[in-house]
Amino acid sequence: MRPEERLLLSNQLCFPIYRCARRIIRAYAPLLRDLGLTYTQYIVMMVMWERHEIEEKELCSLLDLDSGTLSPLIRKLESRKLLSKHRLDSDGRVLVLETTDEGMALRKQALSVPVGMACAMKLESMDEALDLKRRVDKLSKALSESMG
Amino acid sequence: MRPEERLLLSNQLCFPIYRCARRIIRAYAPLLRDLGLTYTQYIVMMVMWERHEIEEKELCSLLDLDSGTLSPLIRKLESRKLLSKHRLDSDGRVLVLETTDEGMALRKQALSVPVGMACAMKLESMDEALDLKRRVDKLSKALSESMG
DNA sequence: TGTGATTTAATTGTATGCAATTTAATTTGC
DNA sequence: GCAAATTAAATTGCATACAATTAAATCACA
Repeated sequence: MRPEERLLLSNQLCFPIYRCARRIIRAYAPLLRDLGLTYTQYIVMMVMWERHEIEEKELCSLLDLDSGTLSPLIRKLESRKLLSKHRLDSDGRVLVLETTDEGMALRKQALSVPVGMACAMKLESMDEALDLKRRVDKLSKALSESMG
Repeated sequence: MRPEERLLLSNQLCFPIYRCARRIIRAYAPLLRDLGLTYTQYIVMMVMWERHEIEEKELCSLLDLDSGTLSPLIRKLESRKLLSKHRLDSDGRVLVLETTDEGMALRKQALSVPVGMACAMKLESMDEALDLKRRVDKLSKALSESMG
């Protein structure tokens, strides 16, 4: 391919992924509206439902988001009483997040969200989803490694 | 899969795509720094390099971004004199964007960007890229259709 | 043991995204 | 012809993302 052709929007791989990610977030919005969550808040709660207790540092690492993004978001979830915060006695730097009962209760309401998304995505089979996930993860890993 | 399992981060398809998109934008950042462009500004310029002249409405549609995002961004590119704006004589609502000479000159500098990204993505073959693109586009289209 | 380096969060500043609203121009129906 | 509906951008308000900086706590080690 000529260098100029590589600058055509139609020859991009990154743009479709970027567009798909935005469409995913848009598709989640109506499903999450009932829960009063945004997509980013939802994936944080997803971790909180699974782990009940987690250090902010590990949450940042799991979601690949930094404290600049998560600090204010955690404050909002705390003010909604979906989680609580405390510092480790043994190390005052470490912030521990804990899922509240109210936070766990929200999980029941969230059970319908994956169903709604599966419908919106119109995937033909579990294999199709797993294969796409594998390919995306491979690219994601390569990008992550090349960034140091 | 049990409903609860569908709420595990590790069982998500959407999260990896969302994470990949963010890593893509992060990987572009150092390559675009020399050009003084962000990723979103870069894809706008990509269209401007190809089309020279385009209505804002069509640009919104091509990039799947709305005027709330593009209006301020276009203002910035205009203030950098990479493009110019004028309204249609025949219809004062329509904003037409035109690539300036300075905007076209930036294209030369941008020729190395796709090379840098190809390197960061470590793709094994053109086929691998095309296949991923096709699968992502299929999901993207399904989401778009289910949104109306 | 004291101090410089390191680690963890929070904060700051800039740039998106996008829903909802507003503004201005045009088109439609009658 | 003209009021109502429609269309295209711009604006507003809110929620991320993220680089860079700051602040606080701990660690390393001479």
